[in-house]
Amino acid sequence: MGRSSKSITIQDVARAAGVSVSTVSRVLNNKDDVALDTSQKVRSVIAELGYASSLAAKSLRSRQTGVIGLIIPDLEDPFCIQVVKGIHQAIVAFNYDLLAFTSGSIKQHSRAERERRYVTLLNGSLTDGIVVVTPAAISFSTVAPLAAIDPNDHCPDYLTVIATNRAGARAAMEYLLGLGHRRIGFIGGRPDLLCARQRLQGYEDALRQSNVTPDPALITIGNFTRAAGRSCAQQLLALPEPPTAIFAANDQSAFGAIEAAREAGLHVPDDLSIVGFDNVPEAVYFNPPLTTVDQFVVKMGYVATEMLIRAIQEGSSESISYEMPTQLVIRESCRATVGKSWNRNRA
Amino acid sequence: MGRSSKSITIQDVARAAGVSVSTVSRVLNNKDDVALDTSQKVRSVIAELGYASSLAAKSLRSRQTGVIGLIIPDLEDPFCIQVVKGIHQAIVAFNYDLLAFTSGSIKQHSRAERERRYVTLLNGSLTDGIVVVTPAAISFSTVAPLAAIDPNDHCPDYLTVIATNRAGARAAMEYLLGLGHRRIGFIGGRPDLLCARQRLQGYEDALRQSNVTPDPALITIGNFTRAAGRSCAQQLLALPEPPTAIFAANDQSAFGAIEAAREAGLHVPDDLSIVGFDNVPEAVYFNPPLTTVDQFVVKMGYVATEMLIRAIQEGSSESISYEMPTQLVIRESCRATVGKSWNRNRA
DNA sequence: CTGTTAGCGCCTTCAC
DNA sequence: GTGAAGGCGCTAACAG
Repeated sequence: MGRSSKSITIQDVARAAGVSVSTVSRVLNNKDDVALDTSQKVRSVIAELGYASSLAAKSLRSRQTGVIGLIIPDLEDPFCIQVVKGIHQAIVAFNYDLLAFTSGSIKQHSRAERERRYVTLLNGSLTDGIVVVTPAAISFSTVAPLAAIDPNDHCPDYLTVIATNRAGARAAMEYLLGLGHRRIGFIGGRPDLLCARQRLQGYEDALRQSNVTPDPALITIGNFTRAAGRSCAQQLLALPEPPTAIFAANDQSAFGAIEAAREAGLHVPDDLSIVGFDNVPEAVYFNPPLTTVDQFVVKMGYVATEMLIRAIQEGSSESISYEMPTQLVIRESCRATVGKSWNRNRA
Repeated sequence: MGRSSKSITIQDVARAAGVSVSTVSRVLNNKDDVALDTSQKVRSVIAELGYASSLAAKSLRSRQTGVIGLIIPDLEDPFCIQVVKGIHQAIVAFNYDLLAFTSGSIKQHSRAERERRYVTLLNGSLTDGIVVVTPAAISFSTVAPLAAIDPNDHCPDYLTVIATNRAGARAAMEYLLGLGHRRIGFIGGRPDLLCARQRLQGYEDALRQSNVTPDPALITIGNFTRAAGRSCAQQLLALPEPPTAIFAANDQSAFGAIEAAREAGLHVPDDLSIVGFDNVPEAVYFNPPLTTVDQFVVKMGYVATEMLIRAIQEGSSESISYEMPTQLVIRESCRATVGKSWNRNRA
């Protein structure tokens, strides 16, 4: 075994089986016009030689590769990991293969360029369709269907899946307001991301609805990282009149905020309530377990992939946009505000 | 913009620029024998049309694609995520692209088959070299260089990177023994994995070295998952004479063991000491922070990729095996055994 | 410097 | 049922 010096091709199989390449091609693609014994002979030779057709050559000629392309910013980010999980489930369920490219960290900027490059790389070959996670670009040149998960802007030309971020944020805020909080800090995500803007809108919606005038000092801008969440929270807690609760636009930021609170000698939830967004698995194990808004990320991945595969199989090219409902998950990072404020400035 | 009906090819560019396809190909590959103005003309047309060459076609013809293939069991597994992080760093550092296939969950069995299939799929085309993470198969038919990370068996034909599992396990055990523990339980990984077997060897080495006769009842077999770790720990704790410490063959198992201890009313580390293996990021945040053996997984990914790229560029095909040193990281999940045993059966 | 020619490995007509 | 020929998009000779 080991490394053979030359890769074996369909020609080798044909020669070994004593048939022509087209016959081998036929059994490879399960055509029904092949004699049973010929087919078996070829199959056994294939098995013996350990032959598998080259994706490159196959995709060059035929538009059916059975592989879905995935372009994803970052494989370490918890959000991405969850999405991939869902995508993978769908891939297995529909018997496709998954081929993934990383477009560079979510935070990184020159990403749109890489994305475009990869889409074109796969363009009309290699893959039957492409899933792009949190695309920075909004338009791609592609022949194959394309599904965008959590796009950074509305992109009407493709299949899209995005959570009801605004409604979800509103729900989180209503919970906090219902607990009696009035000074509620906000730790935002990057404003160039659609989901981040929508969550800020939800934050403002809820305040307005409860007749609380938004205080600009309470609105900070993070970047969805733990570190940024920490420094935003520090900034909020250093305010002359600090918030009694913080709504962070994602769980990572919320974790950072909890860290910051602890460092400031504050106890969560007794001294400060915190709500996140995403419901990443760590939220359960965190200390304290984090109250957060679930956006069913795994399902987002699944649904997007399923939509894509249907589009491929039906040859349709309509652009559906699926809105994934969100749900508030109450755990232990929030408390009602009955006379807690005097407690704030110990340290 | 949006989705164009037909993907544009090098022919389109040639026609639009008024040159031949080979000229376009030359500027595409930065050949230096092209007139400056011709080159600029072509480049501007390329930019205008948003053209990018098809990986499939290119790789079919030339053996230089600038992309590294990655075959990885599972993108959710913390170990894999870490490895990918290192691989990604190397990819960026050496200016390659990364194309990843998932071969199916680490636990899953029919994986070797998928692995082989993917290797052959990429075989001699698409990628300049392949990294396989925890390969189940030990031999592949490939023309291009191949690097195996944490192989499930010795594979002398390829580049390999594996941690010094045995020494690492011994170090963990020596620490526990030094703390006074004598009844130390072991939660193993799947015995078909080389690293799991090596860690068990390290466990036994250390006991022998300290003249403690290994008790078979203390050795359980998990599968590197949290759930298995939990049930193995339950089994150990239910023993007539339960262990005072547990060495788990990976961090996930250790987390499961801590859960089980807590459920049994035991406090870690006061009632039970636990050591893991891997040093995944969660180990720091866990309650209690986990003492574990770092195997520098990120670096394993980096080193493997670097070795692979060097092999590609130098055209060499020697099979180096790199042993990644391990290091014990002491945190808060262990305690010395001074008169703690009467404490064991409260609940 | 640039165009022409010949394939890379495979699938798809079209004959037989 | 099966084989022979043509071409997918591209690069690597070879001419000019």
